[in-house]
Amino acid sequence: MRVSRLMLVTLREDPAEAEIASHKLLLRAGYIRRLAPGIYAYLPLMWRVLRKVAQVVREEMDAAGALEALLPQLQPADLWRRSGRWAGYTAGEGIMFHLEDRQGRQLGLGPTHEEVVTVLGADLLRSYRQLPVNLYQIQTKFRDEIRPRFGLMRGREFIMKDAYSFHADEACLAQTYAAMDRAYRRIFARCGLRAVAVEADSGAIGGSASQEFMVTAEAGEDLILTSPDGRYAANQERAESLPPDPVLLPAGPRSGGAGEPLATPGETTVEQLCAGHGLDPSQVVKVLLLLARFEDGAPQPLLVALRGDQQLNEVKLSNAVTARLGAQHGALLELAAITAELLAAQGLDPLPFGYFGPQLEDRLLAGSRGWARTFLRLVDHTAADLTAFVCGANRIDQHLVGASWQGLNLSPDVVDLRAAQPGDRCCHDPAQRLEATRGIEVGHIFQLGRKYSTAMEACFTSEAGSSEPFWMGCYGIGVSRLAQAAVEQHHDADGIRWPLAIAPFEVLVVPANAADPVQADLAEHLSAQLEEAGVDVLLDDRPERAGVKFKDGDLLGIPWRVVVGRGAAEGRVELVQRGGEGSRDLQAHGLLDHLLPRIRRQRRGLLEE
RNA sequence: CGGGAUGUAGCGCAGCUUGGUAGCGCACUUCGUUCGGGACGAAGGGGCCGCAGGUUCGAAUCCUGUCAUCCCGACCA
Repeated sequence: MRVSRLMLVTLREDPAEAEIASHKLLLRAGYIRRLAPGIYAYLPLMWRVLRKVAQVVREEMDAAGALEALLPQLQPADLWRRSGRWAGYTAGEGIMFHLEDRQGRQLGLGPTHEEVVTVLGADLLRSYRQLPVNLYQIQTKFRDEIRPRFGLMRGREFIMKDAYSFHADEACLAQTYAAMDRAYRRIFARCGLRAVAVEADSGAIGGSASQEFMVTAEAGEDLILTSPDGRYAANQERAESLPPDPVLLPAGPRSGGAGEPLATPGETTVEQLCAGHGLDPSQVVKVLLLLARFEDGAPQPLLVALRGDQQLNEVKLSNAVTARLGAQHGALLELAAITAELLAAQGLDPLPFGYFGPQLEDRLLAGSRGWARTFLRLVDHTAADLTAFVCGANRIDQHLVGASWQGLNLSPDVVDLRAAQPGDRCCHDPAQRLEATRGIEVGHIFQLGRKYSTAMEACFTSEAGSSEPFWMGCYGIGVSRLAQAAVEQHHDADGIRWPLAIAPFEVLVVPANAADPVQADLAEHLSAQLEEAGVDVLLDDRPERAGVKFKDGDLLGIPWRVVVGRGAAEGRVELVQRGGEGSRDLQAHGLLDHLLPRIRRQRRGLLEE
């Protein structure tokens, strides 16, 4: 390929629309163009990268025994109603683009394919003898993201590899899940990415075990917590840790009972309360009032208690709420703080904001127009473990000191709701402390269990002759996101430094002075020779000055550059590695022998021998 | 959806405070000189100043509304 024929437009300045390095570089180097928020054109260079990533994915999936297919992107609403996800995915903050056809039938544009694949499985897989099966595709996904961001990092249209496996039993699912884990590690290594596997929340996809693969990068959207010994790594929304020990409350006259009143005028925050009375935040039980909205059923008021020095992890809370009420009310759509306005809209009396205690009574909800009439009460371990604490008295300007759960006549529903923090002691070894890293989620594998197969009545005949729902797993890789994550991890002040395995071209041949026929001829000859040897070569045949071509070459990030310059007449060329040190003079006739073994090695990325 | 910012040539920006009919750099076209790290000179093409309404003799500039984009939070590969 020749640069003059590549439709290449590079920009000297950073486009204003881009914030992070990889996004700026992909725009500047002419890899992508934005059409609308979260919607990008992959220009020829980008498409070459994406095809290379896809090919690595394909090879590893095939090697792991998966079957490639291509499933419909237009998906009937009925299918999604059967799995119970239509409302959750289209209403409110749902992310599915949906439309009607000329007959008025509702359709969704596939954000994921569990429904489609489950009915296919049910249709085709009748017997345990056909199992296990692992079906995958590499395809554009559509998601109406609440906030598209950072170019290809979070697009509304993006390329994803998604795979779905079917099994007769849980052990078989676990085997395929482990095989996918291995395949994923190989994929990221082959693509030249440093990725870490972390425990993850299953989110809207559901199911039991799930693991994310994170490309470590400062610009990552996720916070990862890891132990120094490498034995623990988790997304912060999932991570567990040991909380700091609380400062014990000095025993008072009624310590451990219902608590002594304490006048705390104007002290509505834990900080103010502690500052005013010489307390430690770990001696306080703080109470948060939230409202959970479901697919159907009345909004549910929540009363959540945590130790004063701890932060709420909303993901854990959502999971706890769903576990308790999801079966009756369907998907949890939203969690929001209860405000004075919301109370007024329900016709309820104002509540003493800033002075809540866990003993807040249900009768305060009795007059509500549409809400459930009792609180769902959840208490984090840190709060439940306190034998005596300070909490709000549920009266303005008053707290209680020395209260206890028994003393308040409460029996807490104890769950883990606290957000683990960097610096916390690890559960597996209290001597280790969690460290924070930022990451870009490029892959996620799930053991779905029988969630979808049960909902959609997708069954097979077991060895014993009974009809049973499939055990299922699903496995995703954000192909386009991975490509940008690679840039985020591999760039410098001059531009991109593609890992060779996914670079659009492996070698860039630059005649320093294209007007010199000797240089031009030799450059042409070397390009042809490399191409003949199966190397992806780009020849910069533009009549530009050498400096321009070098700058563009660095920006584009092609791993090897062959400069055909002053030495051309003597048959000498220069070999430069992008981001490497210095250059090497070679005889042109020896170039292939020198370069080929190196390229072959680099095509394996970070994969160990 | 809430909070913040910005809309002027393909890209990056100035001009707006104090209204007088649009400018700089890059990119593009032509010519000349140059030619190993984004050259120089000359000539040129390209703008409904986001859109609508208002104020005014006159609006990129002032007022009102509206739309769009980007950033921060809830979503996820």
